[in-house]
Parts: sequence; C-alpha cells; structure tokens
Amino acid sequence: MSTLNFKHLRYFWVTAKAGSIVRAGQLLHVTPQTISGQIALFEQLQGCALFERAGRGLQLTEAGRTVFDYANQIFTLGDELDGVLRNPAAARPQQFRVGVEDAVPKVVAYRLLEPALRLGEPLRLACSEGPFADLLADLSVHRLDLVISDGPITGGLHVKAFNHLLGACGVTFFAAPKLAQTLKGKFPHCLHEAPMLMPGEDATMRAELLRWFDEIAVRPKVVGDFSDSALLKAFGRAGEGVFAAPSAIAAQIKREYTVIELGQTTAITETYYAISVERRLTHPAVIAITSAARQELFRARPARRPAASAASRQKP
Amino acid sequence: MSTLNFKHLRYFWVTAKAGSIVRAGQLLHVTPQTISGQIALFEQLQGCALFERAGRGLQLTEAGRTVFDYANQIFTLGDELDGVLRNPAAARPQQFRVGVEDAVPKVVAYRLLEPALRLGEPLRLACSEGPFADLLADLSVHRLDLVISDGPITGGLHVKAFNHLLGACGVTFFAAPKLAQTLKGKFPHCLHEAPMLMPGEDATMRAELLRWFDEIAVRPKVVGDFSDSALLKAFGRAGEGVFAAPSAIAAQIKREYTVIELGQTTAITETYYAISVERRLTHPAVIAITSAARQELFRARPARRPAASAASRQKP
DNA sequence: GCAAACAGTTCGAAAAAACCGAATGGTAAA
DNA sequence: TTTACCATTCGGTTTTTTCGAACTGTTTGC
Repeated sequence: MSTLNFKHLRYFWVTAKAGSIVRAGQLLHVTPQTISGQIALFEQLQGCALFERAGRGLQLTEAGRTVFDYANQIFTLGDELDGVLRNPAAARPQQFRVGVEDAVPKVVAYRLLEPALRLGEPLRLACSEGPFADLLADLSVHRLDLVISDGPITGGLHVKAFNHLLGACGVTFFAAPKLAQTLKGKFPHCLHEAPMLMPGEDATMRAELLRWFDEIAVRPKVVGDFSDSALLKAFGRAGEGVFAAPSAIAAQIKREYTVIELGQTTAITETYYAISVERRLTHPAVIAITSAARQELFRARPARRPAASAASRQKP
Repeated sequence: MSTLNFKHLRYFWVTAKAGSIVRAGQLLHVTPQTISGQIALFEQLQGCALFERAGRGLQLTEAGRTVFDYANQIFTLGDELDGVLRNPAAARPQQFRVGVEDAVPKVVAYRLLEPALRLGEPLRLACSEGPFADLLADLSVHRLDLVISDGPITGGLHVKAFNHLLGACGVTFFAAPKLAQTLKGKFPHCLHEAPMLMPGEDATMRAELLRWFDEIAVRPKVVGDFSDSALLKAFGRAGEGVFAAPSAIAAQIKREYTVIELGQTTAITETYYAISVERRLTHPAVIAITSAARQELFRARPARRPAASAASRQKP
C-alpha cells in the first residue's frame, strides 16, 4: 500500500505545466537535478513512465496526461484550501451538490430541486446524474451532499447513509398517438403484447412493473431497456413503444412529448427519496427540498403513507 | 508563499477520520508523537488551530472541519489516481461537466444538453449553475468541460477560452393573466409604466432590454432584479410583474407558468454560447451539443416539432 | 481519594528524504 | 564544428521526518 507522494506529484505537475524541468526549477526555487530525480523516483514508484524525451525536451505520455488531469484537480483544491485558511471570509460560496439517479425524470428532479433556489440567494447548485451506485460512492466521500433516487438505499450496499422519503405517486402509461391506435382493448389489458420500453435494471420501477404485469396477467413485448428516463421518453415519443412514468408529471409529459395517456394505476407506486449521509437533515437547501416535496409535489392522493417519515424538524 | 504540505494534511485527515491520534498512528504505521508533532507544525504553519482538546481526546474546530472537507476531496482524488495508475482499465467513467449560467433558462439548458445523452451510453453528466465569473474560473482550472451562457466571453476577463455560437432568437414578454388585464394599450407600448421583473446584472439580456426600452421610449417600472431566471419566472407567475424570455421557449413558458404572451420582438436577440478552453471542439459530447443546437433548437422559428432528433450516429 | 490506564505532548538524537555542486551525454541551432 | 541548451548521474550535504524516553492531564476502577 504505497501512498501517493504529493511532493513528487507537485514537481511533476509544475513541470508538465511549465513544459520543461529547467523552468519548473525556476518556479519552484529548486535546481533541475532535484526535479529530474524526484520525478524519476515517482515514475519508478508508480511503475509507469510519465514523460518521454522529445528532442531535447520532454513530452507527456498517455499515463502522464491522466496524472496531470488529476494533479490539476488536486492542486486546485489545495490552493483553494490554502486561500480559505489565509482568509476565511473568502471561502467559496456555499455549493450544494446533488446527484440525481438516471431513472428519475428530469422534470421531477427539477421540481424537487427548485425550492432550494428560493432560499437566501447565493446558492450554487451542482447536480450530476449517473447510476445509483456511482452516486452513492460520491456521496460517501462527500463529493455530493444529497442523492435523489426512485428507491431507498438498501442494506446490500454498505454505505452508511440515510433515506428521507420525499413522496410517492402512482404510475401512468403513455404512447405516441399512432402507436396508441394500434392497441386493442381497454387499459390495462391493452398493454398485452404491446411494445414496451422498460426502465433499466437500476430503476426500482422496473421490478415493480414486471411484478404488476405478472399479477394482472399482461405480457407486453419488451422492445428496449433504458437506464436514462429522458432517453426512454424520447423513444416513446418516436412511437417505438409504450412507456410508464410517475402520474405526478403526467400532464407535463403529454405536452412535452405529444403522447397519449393510456391509463394509470396506483398498484405500482413510484417513490422518491433523498439520501444523505446525515440522519438529521441540517443543510438548509436539503430541508427546503424535502419539506417542499412533502407538501407540494406529491400532495395529490396516492399517499399510501403519511409522508412524515424521517426527520422533518426545522429551525423555527 | 507557503505551499500546503500534503503530508501534514494527510496526518491531520487520518486523525480526524480515526478520531484519535493513537488510532491514526496505528493506521499510518507511525508513532503518536510523530503525528502530534506534525499536526502541531501544520497548525503553526497555517496559523490556525485545527483541533482542540476535549477531555483526553481531540475535537475538530470550525476551521478544522473546513480543512477536513477539502482534505476529503483531495485524498479521494489521490486514491483514485493511485488506483488508476495501478489499473488503467478501471478509470472513472468519462464525466462531462457543464456549467450553466444562472441567467440561462433551465429549459433551454436542458434542451441544449439533451443531445449529449443520446450518444454511446455511459456518459455521466454533471452540470452546475452559478454566476458567469465563477463558472469561467472553474473552466479555466479544468473543473468544467464546457460553460453555457447567454453571452460571449469578452476580453475583460483574462481567461483563455473560446466562444462557440449556439444560436439566437428573439425575445417574448409574458405576464400573469390578472396582471395582463391591467395593462393598457398595444404591445410594446403597454409595457410603459408596467411593473417589470429584470434579469440581473450578469445577464446580457438586461443591457439589451434597457437599450430597447430607451429606443422605443417605453419606461417600465422595475420591481425586481433576478440573477436566476427560474426565480424570475416564478415571481412572474405570481403576478409580480412582466418578464421577458427567449422566444424559442415561449410555448413552454406559457404552459409551465400559466402566463400570457404580451408580444415579441426581434429587436433584442438572445444568443447562447458554448464556451470551452479549446479552440477546436473535440469532446464528443460538446460536438453533439453544438451541432444539435445549431440545426435544431434555434432553427428559424421555434418549431415545436423536433421530431427525428439528432441522435442517430453512434459507435458502429 | 488514589493508583492504573489512557490520551496527547515535549525533547533530544537518529534515520530518511530531499537537495545541491560538479560533471556527463544527448540534441538543436550558429 | 562549435556553442548553447536540456536532462541526467553521482557523491556529499542539508533539511525534514521519525522515534525512544520522559512528561502532563483526564478518566476509570477499586
């Protein structure tokens, strides 16, 4: 377990930026021999060449470029830390970093996050989307403040984090008009043999859909799996298949994607969770989001659970 | 110019995580004296206490918590780098980091970014929003790959970056129905003396609006300034004032915010730019975005049917 | 209430590392 | 070919980091 030597990394980084060892030496107030030696040591320790000679100068290798990217990020953070310590007032304006699971519709995510923007101004929102596991990993190392997902975190993934229920609603099925005409019978039986666009493995809704289909003895033809819900709907608009989405945004979907509603059910519920590393929510933006979600977005009916699950206690 | 000592920082970090110097010593294979001494040195160098004694243990100070946050990020990156060097295949999946200026409507941003999701799957999108200057700063240190803004970068800010025009469109004015009734006369003269919600100083549109008002001798009463366009529209929906938005998303705004269109002009044009550090665009996601934007979003009129969207071209 | 156990700290001296001066080998320009 | 420039190698020196031993203060248990 060799721990990365940041001094070596810095020499490498400055050299890469400066373009030559001599210039790096001037910047670092160190003789060229030193840098050359330390970089050589670094390469040896890491077991891969970072520079290769080009004429009488140096050039980054492929691995070198990768390392350079990381070094950039690392030392930028380092400089920032240095600055903050020197002058605490100049701290980077509070940033609120949210991860949104791919399967969560963008519209839902946006509605959920909007309340955070309504707070005492200078909030910088940074939201990233990706697979659930990735987001949780980022959450656990504090690269994210909050993750929004369509399912709770389960014991399986041993990440210590807490679920906060935001709300739940039923599910509505949609199809492009042209496709809808071809479907026979009433909902939900019209789904039988219908081409169906399914959420990806990650999404909680997938399993629920399959369960429900089984339960009501309807057997759609699955024509595609999508981890990203926006992509799924785009294919839905193109008439590739029927798709499901939370009823809370049914109206919006119909407008946005010019599709027709086939019917809805509350036998499947789509539930949204905010996941944080703290049991008690303290971040003002998080509080704004959770409380707004509970009393607004999913206020409708499908409340099969008094949504007051976790901590909703706020500062007076 | 004291450069941050990462070795000290690591000792501090491990100690903070472990909760005690002794345990940190076990983790680091080092005696407690060493850690104690190095942390003391670090505190002295930085000029502020990181720990304070609590009983026979230690506790983080306020400054300590800040440093700990940074250290977390830094060493997470370090570990990742270490891992990547050891096993280059396991590199973190390509992440695409976009900054969206506050003044750019979310809907526009989303439409612009969507094409990037249609590419060969595993793209992790991370978008952050904030003031233009902040985003450019992040761009310059490679914390962002692309910035989307409603104006080009000018010479004033000496950040070396390049503008890529995405498209342009006129501007439409909206008001809540109740407010619209109270306005007298035809557009644009009905704006005279009307309560007006203005974009913030940062937004390019602000200056253009003021110029146009002057030109046509209309003098609205400015009742508010908003750096965030979503917030501005939210107030608009509430009937607080008239507001302007790019005509490209007029239809969507009317539906979304239940407001009425007062009229539109092409005397003011809203232009969107993608700003990158490279002159030539190479990132596949960036290419997808720019080309899609040029041929789709701002194609002539706000054509409400993108139908067969860009997409298509994937890896064979 | 007193000792044992445990936490962090101080102070040398020792070990490890980083660094420099002098000299070497290659590459490009004059 | 000469000159200039860049990276590098090799000992010896300087600086930084580490450790053993001894010390202060706090909690625990008898």
